[in-house]
Amino acid sequence: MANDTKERILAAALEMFSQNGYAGTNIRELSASLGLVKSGVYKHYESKEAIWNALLDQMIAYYADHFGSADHLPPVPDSQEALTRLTMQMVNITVHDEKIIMTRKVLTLEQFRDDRARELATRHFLTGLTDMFTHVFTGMMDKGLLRKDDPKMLAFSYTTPISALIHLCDREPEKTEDAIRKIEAFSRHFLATYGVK
Amino acid sequence: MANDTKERILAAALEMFSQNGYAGTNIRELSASLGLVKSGVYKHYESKEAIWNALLDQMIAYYADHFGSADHLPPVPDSQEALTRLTMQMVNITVHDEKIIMTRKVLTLEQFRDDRARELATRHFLTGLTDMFTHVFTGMMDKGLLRKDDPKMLAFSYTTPISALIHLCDREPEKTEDAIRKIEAFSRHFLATYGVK
DNA sequence: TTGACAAGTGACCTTTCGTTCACTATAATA
DNA sequence: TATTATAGTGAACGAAAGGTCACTTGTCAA
Repeated sequence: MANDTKERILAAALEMFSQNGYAGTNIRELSASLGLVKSGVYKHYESKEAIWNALLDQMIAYYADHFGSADHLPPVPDSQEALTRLTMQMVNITVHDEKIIMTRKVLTLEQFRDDRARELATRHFLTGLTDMFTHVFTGMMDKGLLRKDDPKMLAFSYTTPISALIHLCDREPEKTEDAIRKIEAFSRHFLATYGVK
Repeated sequence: MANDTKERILAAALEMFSQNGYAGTNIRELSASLGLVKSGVYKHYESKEAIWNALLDQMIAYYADHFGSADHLPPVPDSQEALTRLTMQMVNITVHDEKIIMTRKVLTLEQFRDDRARELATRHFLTGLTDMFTHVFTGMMDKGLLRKDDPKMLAFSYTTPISALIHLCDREPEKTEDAIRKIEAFSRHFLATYGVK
């Protein structure tokens, strides 16, 4: 029953850091949100910074587990419609899962202060998605679904606009539905341009 | 000679807020960076929050002055090469001008906390650029330089990848030159796709 | 049953924060 | 010249921050 608290602290930290940033978060509030008193937290982590580092460790490990290796690459869609389906499925998870949202916000807020956050932010927001869709597009070109072109460039052109709208959802959650529709429209437009008829 | 300090405080605030965020900035350091003592700042602003609000006022006014009206729309390029030139010129300013960089960073750091920062961030990072290039692309389609297509969708597809690389420059300045090259490559690829030969 | 240990408490410490205020120096105004 | 407003100083204040510590409680192994 004990070690559970250690993880609950990290969950609370993710929530508070994502809302108020590292500097804007204090241990009193964090503890209170768990029904403990300040000093209780220090039984599990030796400092605020230790909590931060443990949270980052967890985020980095989570990313490695879920997106790190080639095992986790999505299946290559076997139709143009399937690319849009795959995209919308990923987008729907990413803009509705509270934990993923909070992770993005934390990386956004701390990317200039912490080197590991900086690095993870770049992977999370840019290179990870590009790499994943480079694989997807390479496969689709092989299947003759996509015009022959530089798959890396296409992946970059495909993922960054989607990423921009995901950031919009984080910033203005009330625009989420609208953003999702725009992503779908963009996906179809992309296929109208690069898809093989 | 007096009122000058008021503006110097804002400049210092922009610098510190962009590095450490609002919560991570303290008045002592801010004053010291101007060669004053803490209480001197309070002769010009009644609180830390007042400094923040004045800075946002300035940022909003600056944005309105420089990008707000139709007067400031760029000229429609009269060749495909001219679009790339226009793009690179804008990009070079935006990733090398310290004040613009700091403005973006502040908006990035405070977008979840302050409603006006939230709003300006969306305009700055997304809608402003899209609107501007919607105009550019509409004009280029009229001139027969660009394939007839939805100019808003093209503007969105063109500006958001560039924006993603600008954010990368803010996060990892040592990658700036590389990012600039990628933007140019992207611009040419975009024209290879949508340009009329 | 006892001992040991992990988890949590509450009082306390030090530092730093934002802010105030009585005061000084300076430069413009009447 | 006398006055007054402005810019800046330095000491002080209360609140809030991160962190420590002696102590209690509950659980499990010996």
